[in-house]
Amino acid sequence: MSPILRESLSDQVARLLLARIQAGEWKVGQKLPGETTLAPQLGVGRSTVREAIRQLSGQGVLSTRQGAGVFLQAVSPSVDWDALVTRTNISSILEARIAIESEAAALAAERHTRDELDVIRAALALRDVDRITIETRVDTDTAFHRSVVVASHNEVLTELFDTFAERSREAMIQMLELSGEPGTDHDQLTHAQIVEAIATRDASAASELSRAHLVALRDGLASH
Amino acid sequence: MSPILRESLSDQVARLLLARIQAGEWKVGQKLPGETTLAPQLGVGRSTVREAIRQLSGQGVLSTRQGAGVFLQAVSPSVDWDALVTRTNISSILEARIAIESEAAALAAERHTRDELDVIRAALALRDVDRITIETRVDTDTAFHRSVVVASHNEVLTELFDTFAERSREAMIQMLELSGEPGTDHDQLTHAQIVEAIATRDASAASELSRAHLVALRDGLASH
DNA sequence: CTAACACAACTCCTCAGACAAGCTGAGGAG
DNA sequence: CTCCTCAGCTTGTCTGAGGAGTTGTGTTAG
Repeated sequence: MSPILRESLSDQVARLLLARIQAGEWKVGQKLPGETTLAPQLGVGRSTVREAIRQLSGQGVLSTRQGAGVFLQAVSPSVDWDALVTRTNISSILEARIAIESEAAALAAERHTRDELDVIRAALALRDVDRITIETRVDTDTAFHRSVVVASHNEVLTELFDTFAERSREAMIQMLELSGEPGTDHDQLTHAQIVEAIATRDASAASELSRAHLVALRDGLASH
Repeated sequence: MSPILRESLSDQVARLLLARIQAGEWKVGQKLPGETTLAPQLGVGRSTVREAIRQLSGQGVLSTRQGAGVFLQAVSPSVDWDALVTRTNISSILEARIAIESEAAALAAERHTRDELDVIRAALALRDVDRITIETRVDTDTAFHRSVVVASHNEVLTELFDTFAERSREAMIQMLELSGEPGTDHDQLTHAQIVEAIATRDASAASELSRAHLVALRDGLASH
């Protein structure tokens, strides 16, 4: 009967519960009514409620303890970056990368260890060897940037980098394929300068070079 | 028998599946073996597998289509920022805020509209009126910072700000309670300077002022 | 009176079986 | 060749049953 109205019952229950949670019906840490209460109340089966609870527990909103009950763990689910990334333009994502990486480069200049510098230099050297396909070039490029972020000794920035690097990979590849072989040597030079700034513990230079590098990338991308 | 070894079967199945996914057993978009295949294969009931799949679907890793099957949607689950925030120190989070807000301030200086500037000024003015409790002060302070980020016209940065502002709120309150009324007037002055820089579209000044403001906060926090 | 124990009631966890609803591809009708 | 039908597969939902853990209550020993 319903033409295109396909949202599973458990999805609907999950949405309904999340709405009631965000409306403030329960406080964080508080116990929610159990599956045996919710199921007849909502007019669905127990397993349906259970699956909705599992879904929200996967999002970090609910947690269950056998014998005790269902408890509210957070009011808002962790942001769905995939959905956000697909609905915003690539420039916004690159601007987030600019923010993260320029700050991380400054911190890396101040905090890097000898070993981490070696890793960065190794990642830089890889690029000369491997320039077979565009994909591998993007990946080695990402590996270099990541090694810098790791040297910042900040786990939050590293996670942020991973979040956006993974999600901007395809867009980067597409761009390189369209714009046909841009200034690879120039990029390589900039990378070398960044390494130099980090090695000499020049935080502001490392930050500025990273920013300029990514800003150029963003502007090159926006023109296509 | 098992002393403190309580991980539900469906959690174990979810972990196992995620491990196999991250090991590259299936590619993104590909169809996974169905619940009727996995259940006997893993030696568990079908509903157990279903709940594990629901959990991963809540994390954005899997997606199910009735009649079709289970499909891989992403290799890595969305980061659990709550868990990350609780296991890292507050300095790391503030450094992430430094990265986000200093960049956002620069973009806000370039892109803000007249209306957004009014909103920022309103948020600034609020602080003079409301200095009742520490909590409300932190909240009005956050509201001011947020109005700046919103003016950057970058949804990704705004989401990032919300993610970390919400999760550093308690730490900020604790700090202010301990350090007993720090330079509120100085903060207010800095805020006013940030607004001035944005109003005159001085991106680098807005960025630098924001950075200095948050760096001072981080260092004040680290000393406690 | 206090503290330790026993237990009942409640909760979530897991399984099995049944049927509904949706998708897919093979095969036949035109 | 195109379109239709349909069998066989998949996930979705419900129900009943029993297992296991938690919590609070009441009892009992000291």
